[in-house]
Amino acid sequence: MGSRWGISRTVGQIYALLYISHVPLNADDITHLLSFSRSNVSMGLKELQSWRLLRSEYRAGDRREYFKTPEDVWEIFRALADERRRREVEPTLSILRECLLDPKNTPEDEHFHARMQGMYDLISMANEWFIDIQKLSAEDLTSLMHMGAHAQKLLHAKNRLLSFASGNKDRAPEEL
Amino acid sequence: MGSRWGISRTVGQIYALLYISHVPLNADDITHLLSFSRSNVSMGLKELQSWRLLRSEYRAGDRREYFKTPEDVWEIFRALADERRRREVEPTLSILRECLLDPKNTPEDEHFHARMQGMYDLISMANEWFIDIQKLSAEDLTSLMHMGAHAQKLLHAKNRLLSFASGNKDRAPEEL
DNA sequence: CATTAATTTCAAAAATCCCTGAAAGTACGG
DNA sequence: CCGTACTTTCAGGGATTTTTGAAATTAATG
Repeated sequence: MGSRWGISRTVGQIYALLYISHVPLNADDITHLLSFSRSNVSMGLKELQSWRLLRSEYRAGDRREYFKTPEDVWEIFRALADERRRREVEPTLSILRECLLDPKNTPEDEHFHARMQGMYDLISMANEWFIDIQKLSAEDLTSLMHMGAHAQKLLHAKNRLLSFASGNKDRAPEEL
Repeated sequence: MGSRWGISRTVGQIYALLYISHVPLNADDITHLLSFSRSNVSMGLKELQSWRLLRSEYRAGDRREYFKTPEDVWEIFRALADERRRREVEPTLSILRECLLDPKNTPEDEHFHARMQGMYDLISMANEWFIDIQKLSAEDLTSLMHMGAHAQKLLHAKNRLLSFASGNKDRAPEEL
């Protein structure tokens, strides 16, 4: 699965092992269980840590570090998504912002600008939405997602109401 | 950007070109503009079509096919995400479902089962949420996303109300 | 501070992915 | 049907990514 989550196959396997293991593991355990080279495991663990996906602990009389994943899947997903947001989405937005500053002289420039603006608006909106959503607990998230499509009905009802009553269509939906 | 959207660098460049071009292009145009081999462009276009990311048109007296992207970024994102959902998420869910059917005899099995269940629940919820969300227009989406965090407040208010009034905490939030 | 256990680095090997050009395929007009 | 104009396929080679083992580094212990 991990291959599409921005993480290589091996790193994904290491994480999967830690995720299903009922007990924290050290690097040697992983080396033996997955038959990777010791250094490969070391690299993998380091990368997972850079994504803030691991918890670790030490034991009395044992120098080795023992790793485990957070219990809650939503916490795992949140950490991964937030890291990607910061590493990939934010830089993309910066570049798009730069593009938007370019002078637009020709009709081609206008078109280019419009396209960049459209992309910027969508990504930026999704980005901010995720920052908001991230603060939610797993339970709140569940409620909110189940609400998802139904909230839309409210929206429609309200829009019909507003456009009927007056030209005032610009009030924020959260006033509902 | 595209490299993390499940699409190779070259294919991403082709799409970017079509996206910013103010006029539809044929395969030869792309070959010349990007200096790729003709066959590479052909493969790329084919892949983009398999992701349903292209619109194309023919012109009178010209056998060549002219390509463009949809105008609306949300439509593009929706197509991409839906295709990934079908190609990657649904199969993942099937595999997880199979894992959940395995007999659980030992405490380790129990733990494994719990982990798979946690993962299944999250992915399945997100999957269904997206199916719902996909039906929205760009405008509705915008409203909904801006609502995002605020909706949570409603949720909290309601939960407090319900737990105060009675033990009936199981009513769906959409009844709000 | 020397010893030893554990970890990390890094350059080279192995594996994988991607692009190319030649050849085959397709479809249209005459 | 043939020629023409375009498109697609695919094996080979090149580029990139991933893995490895040897050597360097770090850290705890007597």
